[in-house]
Amino acid sequence: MISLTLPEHELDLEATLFSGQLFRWQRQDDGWLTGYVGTQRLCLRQTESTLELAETDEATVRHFLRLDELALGEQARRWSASDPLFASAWKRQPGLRLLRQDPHECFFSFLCASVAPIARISKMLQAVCEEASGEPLGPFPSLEALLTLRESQLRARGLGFRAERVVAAARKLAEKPDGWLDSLRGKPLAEIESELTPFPGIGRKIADCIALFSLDADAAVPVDTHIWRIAKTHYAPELRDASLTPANYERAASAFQRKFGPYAGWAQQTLFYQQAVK
DNA sequence: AGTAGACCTGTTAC
DNA sequence: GGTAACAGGTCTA
Repeated sequence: MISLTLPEHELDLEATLFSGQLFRWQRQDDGWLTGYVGTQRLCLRQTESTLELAETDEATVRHFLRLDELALGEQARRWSASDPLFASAWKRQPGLRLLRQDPHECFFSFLCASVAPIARISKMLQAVCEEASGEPLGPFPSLEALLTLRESQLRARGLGFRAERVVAAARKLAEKPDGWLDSLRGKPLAEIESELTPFPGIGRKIADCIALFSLDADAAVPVDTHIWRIAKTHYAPELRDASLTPANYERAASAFQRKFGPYAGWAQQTLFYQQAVK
């Protein structure tokens, strides 16, 4: 087993893993948290500023948690100094990081996430895994396995209108060259959005979730119902009486990006957490 | 360019 | 105990 010591407020593992970025991590009874990145199983536990790893190597964990890419504590101090709303959200929940997820799982996770509470999203994804691979809690099924799924089968498992989208999106993804989704990592956000929104069921909000949570697009701000409300009341008051049209989506996201800069997506997650999860 | 409704379903609030 | 509103939206007319 490996232990890492982290600076204070650099990471709150529990809050990070259950903040609505990903939906299939499990709490074990002995305090360990387990999940998958691609086919690799991770086993993590945090006590104060110590992070313990089991069944996995340090490099994988650092890559997944993005520990060497952003000194979040320092960044949060600067954001707090310039924005009272962020300051209060961070004070209540410091250490909320963004993760580098497997784009394949992230793609299908947020495809299922339309107007569903986090608990239901978890259930739907567990059902997808069980139907595709027989293992509800195992690694996320490969595209090949997902291609065997039928809409009727997924509807029977509670996916609702998302069932058709999952089946159709998997088929469309299969037409792309191998590794296509991974190849979007690091591309400009606008390019990622224009590559993903042609998929059935993926509009701008879900494209931004996939970009932010798995493709390193740190400035992406997925404007959902909560972030829209925060934007209207705090960062773009001129939108107070507006509705969330595509043009206003852009204005809201831009307001966050002006306020928080190239890591606006990270700030967004802490604000989202206060509104939607906590 | 912006608005209105439909779309699945489990949970929570009266 | 039934009913309505809501949930990390997208698509079509």
